[in-house]
This record gives sequence, C-alpha cells and structure tokens, in this order.
Amino acid sequence: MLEGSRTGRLSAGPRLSCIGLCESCRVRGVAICRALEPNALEELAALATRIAVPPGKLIFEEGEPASYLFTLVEGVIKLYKELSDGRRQITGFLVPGDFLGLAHFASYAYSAEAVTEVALCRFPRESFLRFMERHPALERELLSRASSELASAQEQMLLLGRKSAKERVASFLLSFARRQATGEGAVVALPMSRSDIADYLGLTIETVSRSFRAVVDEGLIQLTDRHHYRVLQPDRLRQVAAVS
Amino acid sequence: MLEGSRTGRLSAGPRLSCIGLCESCRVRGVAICRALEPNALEELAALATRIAVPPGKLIFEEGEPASYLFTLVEGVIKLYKELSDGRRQITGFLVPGDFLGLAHFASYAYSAEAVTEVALCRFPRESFLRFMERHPALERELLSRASSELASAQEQMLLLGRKSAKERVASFLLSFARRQATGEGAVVALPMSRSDIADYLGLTIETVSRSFRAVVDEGLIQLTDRHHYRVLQPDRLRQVAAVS
DNA sequence: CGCGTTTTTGACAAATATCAATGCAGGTGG
DNA sequence: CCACCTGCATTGATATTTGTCAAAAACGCG
Repeated sequence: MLEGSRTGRLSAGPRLSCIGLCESCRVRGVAICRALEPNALEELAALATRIAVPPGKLIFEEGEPASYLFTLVEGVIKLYKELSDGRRQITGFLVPGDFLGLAHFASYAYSAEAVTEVALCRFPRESFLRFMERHPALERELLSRASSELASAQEQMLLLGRKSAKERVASFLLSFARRQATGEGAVVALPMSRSDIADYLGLTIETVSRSFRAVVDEGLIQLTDRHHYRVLQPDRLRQVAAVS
Repeated sequence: MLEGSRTGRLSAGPRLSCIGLCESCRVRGVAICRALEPNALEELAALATRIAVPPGKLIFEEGEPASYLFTLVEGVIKLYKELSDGRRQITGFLVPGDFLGLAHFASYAYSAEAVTEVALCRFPRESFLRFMERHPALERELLSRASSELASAQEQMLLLGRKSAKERVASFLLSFARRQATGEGAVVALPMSRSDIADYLGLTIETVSRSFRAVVDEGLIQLTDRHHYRVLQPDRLRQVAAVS
C-alpha cells in the first residue's frame, strides 16, 4: 500500500506549512496550531511523512491494521464501506484540513480512496498517540472534530433514511457548496463521479442523473459542465432539500 | 424540561455506584472509573444530579442550548432528528453506560427521548468541561467513545443506504442481541415500538412488520411476544443481515 | 478522428410506501 | 369478572418511487 508514493521525510523546506495539521489550520481556520506551542509543533512535524496519492488509488482499506493517522493537505478523499456482494456506501468526502484514520479498534473501520490528486501528511499511529497523550490540547481538538463529524453522520442518516431522491441530491449540492465556502453564485467543483455521488446518497447513478435534471430544469442550479455547478436559487434549493 | 423529575443532588447513599460514570463502568466494563483516581471521582460525583424520566418523555430537544451532559444509568433512550414535515430518523438507541449530550456547538444536534423508565446522571456542561480539562484521561475516554460511535454511525449509513428491508431488520435484531450481551439463545428484550424500529431503519412500520414475519417464518428468530425474541440461527441471521 | 468510459435517457420491473381493514392486548369501569 | 375501549401491530390490496436493463449521447484521451 502506497509504496513508492512516499516523497520523503520532512526536514528542510517550509516545515510548518507542510505538516498537514498546520496547513489544515491555514486552510480552515481550525485551532490545532494555535493550541500547540511552536516547539510541540516542531516535534509533531518530525513525525510526519508527506504522501502523494493519485486519483482512484486506495489510501487504506477497511479491516487493515490502523498503523497510520493522516491529515489531508490537498485534494478530496472518499471514505466508504462495502458489503460482500459489492454494494458500497460512501460515508463521507474529506477536504483539505480534515483528519483521517482515528480508529477505535486496531483496524480501520472503512476504506479511504483518493478522488482527486491527493497530498497527505502521515503520522505513525503509535507515536502520534504518544504525542497526543502529552498534549491534551490536541486531544481536545480531535474530540471536538469527532463530535462534529458525528453530527454530520446523523444528518446523513436522516438523509439516507427519510429523504426522497430529489431531496438527497438537493441536500448534497447545498452542503457541498457550503463546504467549498464559495460566495453566492460562485462555481462549485464536483470532483467525484456520478457513481460516487450515488454511493454517497444511497441511490443509483440513473436516479442521481434524473434528480440532477429535475433541479436543473427548475432553475435551482446551473450545470456548467458535469463537474461544476452554480447555485442559482439557494433558498428554493434549501426548501427542496427539506432541511430540518 | 424535566422539571419535577429531579430527585435531588447526591450526597449520602451509595455515591460511587450512583454517579453514572461509575455505574457505567460496572455495567459495561469501560474504563472511565479506572482512569480516574478516587478523589477525582468524588469531585465528579459532586457535579452530578440524578434524574428520572418516564417513558415517552423528552430529555432534550434538537436546537435547545446544550446545557447538560448525561450518562445513562438505567433504561433505554432514543436519539432522533426530524424534518419539518414530521419525518423522523432515529439515529441511535442508548443503553446503560452510554454517554449523552456531547455537542460540538452550543446546542444539541438531536433530540433525546426516554423509551423506557430512565435513570440519568446529569452534569452541567460548563463544570463538566472544566473538570475534563483537568483530567485528560476522561477526555481520552470520551474521544475513544466518540470514535466508536462514529464507526457505528458509518455502519448504520451502510444499512440505510444499501440494505434491503429484510437485511435491515436482520442486522437490527443481531446488533440489538449483541448489545444486550445475552448468551446464545437467550431472550432479548425489544423495549421500543415498531414505529421506533421503523424510524431507526428508515422503513415504515408495515414493512418492519412484514420483514419480522419473514425472518420468523424462516425460523431464524422466535418472537416470544411483540417485545421479546430469541435468536435461533445466528449464523443464518448473519447471512441474511449481509454483514460486511 | 475514433475508441472506451461515463453520463443521460427511456421502458419496464421490483421493492417499499400508502391506504384500509382486521386482530390483539392491556387497562378501565361497570 | 367481564366487556369494552384504545392504541399498537399485523395483514392485505394498490400506488409510487426507485432500481434494473438497454441504448444513445457526451466526453476525454490517445
């Protein structure tokens, strides 16, 4: 796994902007950096390996020993679980700044695959956990992130259990636009395939395609091409999304 | 909310077995107690109020300020989210030992309601968080629990997004039996209504009922009455549940 | 430009929801 | 003690949504 993708241990160069956690801060305004003093940050940086992963390549697989933790520096990752007959459920898409690989047990509970070209910081699990024991601020940050992930997971359960196809697609388009933090009317990039969207929303690609068409036909969004859209009527889209 | 359910601040009596966290330990063999020294435990106990809630009563509601954290001492709780038109998704059932109320933001992300007669320990959020800051072991325990909840949430997304009605019901029956940690062939109590099961599995009560019938007819389980069952063929039930 | 892949569109099938009626059980009051 | 009432659960008939299968269209890449 990932052999050859290793781009070498960080030593010289713009260290702070390369350790992932810190990069994350810059990108998302989150507090990991601020919570750690500079020399702790140096220590953490020394644990990190920078990894590059091409689109479509596995980062780790469900059930594999959870030997590493990661921060996503660049690109988009999908997390998913599969049934033995191949049915797949994507449980989330990660964007730069997100943390990856916290496992309650010794092995990963899901698989992770690069959607786009991806840059990661990889931390060996053991040394990261030891570092965390000495730095409760980091632990607090991760607990806070875990809580907010749990909240999105519950939101997604509501979507999967109770929303119609069109409501699911509308919800997805809204939340993805929100996450890219682009202003009103800006173009939103949709890097994943229809198949990924279907597996995320618990639908088939055909149903996703038809639901896209419906919201386009109603003028709620505009598809500039298959991987970019613009939200035209956010309020009506929110209505269609049946947001609680 | 909960006015009158208050049974008074703990002072005398079997303190350690009453503070919830500790009770939790006893019930589930989890390490909160072991992680805290006895005098820290005393301090935590002093923050707790014991609460009793009758079946069907709200404990807190989505959106309400998250002023308290809880541990469930006795009984079963359901957590759920609702859409404006009344559609509801139950995101989980809690059993004794479970922790409740971690909110990333200032307000609860879901509602909590007693399924059976419930006994809780209630901690004021602020003082609990201050206590936690001074006791990283507690923080670690909560992070670990949050990770494992996240894993079950992902499992549930797979169920909601990709499993058939019968597979959902079989999965539910299995996981509920596993949680009661009863031995092979023992009777499992199913305290919630069919409507709750439906809202948990993203189905209607009719479909739940028909799926129950299917697994009963195939001899995989036996329904002793509407709220108790026995798993007769765990392996075949697992197959039907399409566990990954 | 041509080929393979992804996406869209259409016709039809299957699963589950909806609507309606019946059954069952526990609680209440005569 | 029994009959009735009320709420929950089951069963059945039908409707709707979404999935499946197949073909055409669009796109991306050599």
